[in-house]
Amino acid sequence: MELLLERPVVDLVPTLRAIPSFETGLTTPTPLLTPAQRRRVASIATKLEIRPRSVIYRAESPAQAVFINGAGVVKSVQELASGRRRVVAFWFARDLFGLAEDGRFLYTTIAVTPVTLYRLPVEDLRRALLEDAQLQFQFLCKVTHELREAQHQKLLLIRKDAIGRVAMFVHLLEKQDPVVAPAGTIDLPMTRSDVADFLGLTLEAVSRATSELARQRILAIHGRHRIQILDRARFEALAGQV
Amino acid sequence: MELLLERPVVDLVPTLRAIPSFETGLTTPTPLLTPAQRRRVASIATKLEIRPRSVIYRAESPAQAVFINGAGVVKSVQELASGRRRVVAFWFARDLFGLAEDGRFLYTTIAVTPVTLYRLPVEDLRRALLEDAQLQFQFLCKVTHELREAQHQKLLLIRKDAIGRVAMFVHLLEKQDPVVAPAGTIDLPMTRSDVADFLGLTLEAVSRATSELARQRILAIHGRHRIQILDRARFEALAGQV
DNA sequence: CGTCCGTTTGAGGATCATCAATGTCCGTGG
DNA sequence: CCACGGACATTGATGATCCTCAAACGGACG
Repeated sequence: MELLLERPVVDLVPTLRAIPSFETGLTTPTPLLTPAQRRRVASIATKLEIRPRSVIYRAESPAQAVFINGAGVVKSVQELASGRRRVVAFWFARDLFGLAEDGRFLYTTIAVTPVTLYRLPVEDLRRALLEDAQLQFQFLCKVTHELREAQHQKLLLIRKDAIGRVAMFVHLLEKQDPVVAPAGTIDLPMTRSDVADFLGLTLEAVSRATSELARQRILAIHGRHRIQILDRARFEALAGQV
Repeated sequence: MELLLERPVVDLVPTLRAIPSFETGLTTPTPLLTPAQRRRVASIATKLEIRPRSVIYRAESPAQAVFINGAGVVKSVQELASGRRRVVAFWFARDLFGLAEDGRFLYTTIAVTPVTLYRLPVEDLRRALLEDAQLQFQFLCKVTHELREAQHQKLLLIRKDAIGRVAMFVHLLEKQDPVVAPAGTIDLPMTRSDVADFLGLTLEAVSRATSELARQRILAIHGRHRIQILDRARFEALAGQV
């Protein structure tokens, strides 16, 4: 735990930049944070380095902070009575997470890869947002963006066919991380089990779907955590809602 | 279209009241709107009365306003190339809707029942939110609440069994409208087709599932738009994530 | 009272879950 | 550096569930 200094604050900027408009089309583009706002966020943020598979917080525990993902991948999971597990969401760089209700976190949240986090105590954040409406507007835009993503993912989950779901998941990953290597190479940091729990499929179904996509020369599978899009047209056709 | 006067403004208050905390547990309860804030919202709102099956806005059209649902049920749908249709969300009383991207609405949105709407031009709303951080905080809470709902519904859609999905949908309806008649009687304003398009099932599957629930004496079906929960325990067991 | 739309019910086929066995990657320790 | 162990992943066979196609039923409205 180290206090955010002036340098790392820059890392926070992308979090709140280039965010699509609020609930709707604002004619003026959302402005960047001012230096003063950056300092404000930095002053309440604590930087954390988390190791893979570490628990960031548990469901039902008191929710005293929200988090901004600086780097790496995080998952929020729900444990079911039947012993099954569901991945509610993956959180990528620049995502804001820490959803709670009645003062308690909703879903146990775990690092998938090595992760850099910024921890924002809610009381401090609340004060900052109420004192700086422009800053609050950035957060409003961010939450709205996550709402849009969640709605989109609902559409993804309506599909019942395994191949379509997997294709849309890959598509989702590709959007998340434009920092990919040449020509549609996509990093897939999570396990097949995680993918299955996110898509509502079994591990076997995910495996069969990816194999089928490879067999059809739509994707190439390089090891476990790296895939490549070979046939962009057919891939888009699958990922685009049928 | 009539301008909101002082009286109807009271209708808006519940919209922004009793909203669970921001992203997490704030120790202080979210305060109500002040009279001045109510006037502020009222001054930019236009009240609309919409007839069933009327289109409120179309996907891709310029998004110049967001809407608060004052009464009735609204659905946002996505038309697919295959001719199929998916219901992205139902919007109930006090919901905020009008999700857009790059200045254009994402989903065609249609009244299911007779609906009372408050139309808030985004530029006016933006100005109001930036000038009144407390008011903006109410909206932030509301959007966060809708994010929470969307996440929860993602979990609903991960289930593949028809009976479970239908049970969870009924559960969702029950939560939405606590203004129900005696003993678990629930109003079901939308058609079976709408339910199917929301749940990612076929109309037949929804019909079979409801029939099965009735056969097992878990629900009673009174006509097309009214159902009753007979066996609360078994109903909750089904609706609770398996 | 009749039509139309929404709904229910039925039979056959496709897809995914389940159970089971085998294969592969990766980190650990010798 | 190599060998080993365990977790992760692939592949196969069987059964359950839902989708598709099809027909009959019922309520709402003119």
